[in-house]
Amino acid sequence: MTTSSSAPTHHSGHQPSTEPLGDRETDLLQALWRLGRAATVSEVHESLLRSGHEVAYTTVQTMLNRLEKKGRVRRSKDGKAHLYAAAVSEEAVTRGAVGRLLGRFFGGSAEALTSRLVGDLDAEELDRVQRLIDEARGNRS
Amino acid sequence: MTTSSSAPTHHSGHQPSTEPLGDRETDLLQALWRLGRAATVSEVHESLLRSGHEVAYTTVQTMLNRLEKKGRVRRSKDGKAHLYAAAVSEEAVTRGAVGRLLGRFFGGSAEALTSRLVGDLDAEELDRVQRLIDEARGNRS
DNA sequence: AACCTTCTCCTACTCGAGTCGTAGAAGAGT
DNA sequence: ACTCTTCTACGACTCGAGTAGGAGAAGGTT
Repeated sequence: MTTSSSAPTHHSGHQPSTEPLGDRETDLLQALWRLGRAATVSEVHESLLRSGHEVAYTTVQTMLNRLEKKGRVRRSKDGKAHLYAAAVSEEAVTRGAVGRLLGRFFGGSAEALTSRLVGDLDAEELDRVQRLIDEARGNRS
Repeated sequence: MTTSSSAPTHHSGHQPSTEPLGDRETDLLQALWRLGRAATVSEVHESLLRSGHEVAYTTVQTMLNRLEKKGRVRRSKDGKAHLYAAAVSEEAVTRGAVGRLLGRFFGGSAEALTSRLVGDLDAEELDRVQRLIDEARGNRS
């Protein structure tokens, strides 16, 4: 066990934590990932507006601060303004979301989900996936 | 268009609607799916307790009624008690959840998710998926 | 100095999920 | 008739996500 057995979920400040985020919170993180760098509230706000998310400036600010309190975003000062940067990778958040879906609807089986997905792929997509499978098999021996 | 163009989301009563459900609401639905038939509050309650979900009887009752209002559950009277049955299939709800995940983290691409999943499969699982792919290809020609 | 503009801070409100308690109807049993 | 036990009907509370307004600090502009 690397993680303590079963602490009452402190939450006094941070740590990644696989806790699910709200849809809007995720929007903010995605905006930060897209920007690829620490950004000000304004930048995030504009980024969101550009991608069609009508939302007030202060709302972005509030959520960004809440995300910081949750450890999903890191804040640093730059002159008058604050800079916010994602503290969790898209990779990690995505992994969490996939894991939750798997646990909830597929008995935790990646195979089960994969199987269902295969039916939605067209010929070309199947080809590409095929190649990945071959590779996977290769690395596995 | 079978569904009206773009009504402001009535919600006065029902219709499947791909709206996401809360975790607990989903637990209830899953209990109903597991039971495979219309069940009373007691039955659902016990089913949940058995699967480790500590929750009060009235909580189950309340949520079941809310789910009915949302059209996810159908209610019928049986003597004194009410019977509740899932009004949405596990298939449909799962599809919705997968779709949302796809839209949010994979640009709507089933292939993208499938690709990531392949890396988590072991040899045997790959074999079985392989078979599905072959079948898919077959039916597609 | 007087003004804008840009930001931060803090406060505050809504809504829905989640959780129950209590009151009281309806039979079942005695 | 009285008493359990089982159910329903309501009302009520908490919490977090989502949303935003207003006050006021910090500088830049004239």
